[in-house]
Amino acid sequence: MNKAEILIIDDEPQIRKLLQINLESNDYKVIQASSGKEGLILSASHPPDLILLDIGLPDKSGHEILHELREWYNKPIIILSVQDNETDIVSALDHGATDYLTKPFRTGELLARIRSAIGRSQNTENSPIVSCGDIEVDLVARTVKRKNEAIKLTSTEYNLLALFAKNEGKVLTHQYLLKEIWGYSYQTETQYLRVFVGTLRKKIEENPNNPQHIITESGVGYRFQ
Amino acid sequence: MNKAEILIIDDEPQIRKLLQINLESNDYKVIQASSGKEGLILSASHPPDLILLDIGLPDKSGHEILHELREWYNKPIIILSVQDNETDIVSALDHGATDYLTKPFRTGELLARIRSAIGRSQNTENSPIVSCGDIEVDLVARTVKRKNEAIKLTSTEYNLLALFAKNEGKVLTHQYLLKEIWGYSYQTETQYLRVFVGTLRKKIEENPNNPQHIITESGVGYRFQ
DNA sequence: GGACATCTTTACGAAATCTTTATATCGCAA
DNA sequence: TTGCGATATAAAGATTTCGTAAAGATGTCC
Repeated sequence: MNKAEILIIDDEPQIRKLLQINLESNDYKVIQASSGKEGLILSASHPPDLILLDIGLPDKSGHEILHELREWYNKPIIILSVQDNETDIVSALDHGATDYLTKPFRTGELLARIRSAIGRSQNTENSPIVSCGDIEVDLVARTVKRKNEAIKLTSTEYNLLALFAKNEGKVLTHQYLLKEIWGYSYQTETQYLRVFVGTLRKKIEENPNNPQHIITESGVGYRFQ
Repeated sequence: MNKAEILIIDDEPQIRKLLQINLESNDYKVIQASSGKEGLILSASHPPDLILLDIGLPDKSGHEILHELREWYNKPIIILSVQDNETDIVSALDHGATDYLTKPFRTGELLARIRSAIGRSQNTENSPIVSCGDIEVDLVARTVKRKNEAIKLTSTEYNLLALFAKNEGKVLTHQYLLKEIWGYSYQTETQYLRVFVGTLRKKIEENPNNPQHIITESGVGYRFQ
């Protein structure tokens, strides 16, 4: 797992230092900008996972920076401010700030709010796909593709294939397969397996009479490759 | 346009009243619970779009309620508390609270944080319009078009379709769909789904007998494509 | 209070899936 | 080659799950 990168945009060196120490000791990678302009450039050249933005910058107002960032940046932006001013807070939040903390802030709270924001922003979009040759199993979407074409499987067929895919290359015994898919009390029903392996082969193998993916290990079980 | 629903869980009637007035005048629908237990029941029987949870409840601690809610509820939960205690804040945020405000809070700020939280949870990613073939779902306006013609859907039909549209290509289980649309305590009412999928198909499919968008995955759920 | 839209529930035929049985095939050793 | 155990295939039941219509219940708006 890569470290999450956090960009600090703040003109006060002491604050930056303080944040840097705290963040780095919590396993974040820290990038710093001392002005709004620099912050915009840095974030554009290498978008961080989260931005800590001081609202009171000398060159441009933090609100402007926030506005410009939000034209393209959609990960969390947490505002830090000496202003405990409701108008400011409301404006910042309504312009896309993820959170707003007033200085002096408690570092524990800041860290928790950072964790919360990053956790939320991690889009679960791209799902883990187990692929094996021309077969792709999407374990989240619960779909199967062969040569990029969707294949329709019944629930049990899918469960079986997913189990194979998760154990690519390993020999899975009859007992084990039956126990996992049908349950503990079905461990002797090897005929079920023969039937379902048969239908699976028809659906995913180029030539079902000469299977390349689901290999029979006679007397033991099956192996997926 | 449907009002967003907010559930208030707080034992102090004055606070509930204050929140109710403020929220309703900002066009939210308000539901109230005076205890944690009641809050859990209400949210399970009809999931609100956001929960305001007082951490200092008499029956169960707010932390417990938060924990129980988060086992299934994944929309925003904003904590309200008289405690300005860092340990409390960190714990709440780390256990899934979306935000944490200390009483007395400023109503303008609370409203802004509510807007922010609901906006974010709507998962409108980049474009507020999800399109899929000839179907277009506008998640902001809550409208649906087919071949550029507006389609009239009831609230529940829309909620279901929007949920499908946000998860294009993924198989959504009966359980999940029921939990999201009707609430945690409806997870076994699969007949609801059959009825509503039926009416949806009549409205959005070219040929409802041969659906191209809402595909049934027998024994598991449905998939939108 | 009544008309209307919407949601919930029930009933039943249709479709999909699973289970079982029967028969065919394969690999291997005597 | 023949016989045996293990495997594969096909197809007929059996069962579960789905889809649809329609009646009843509920809520909402004037």
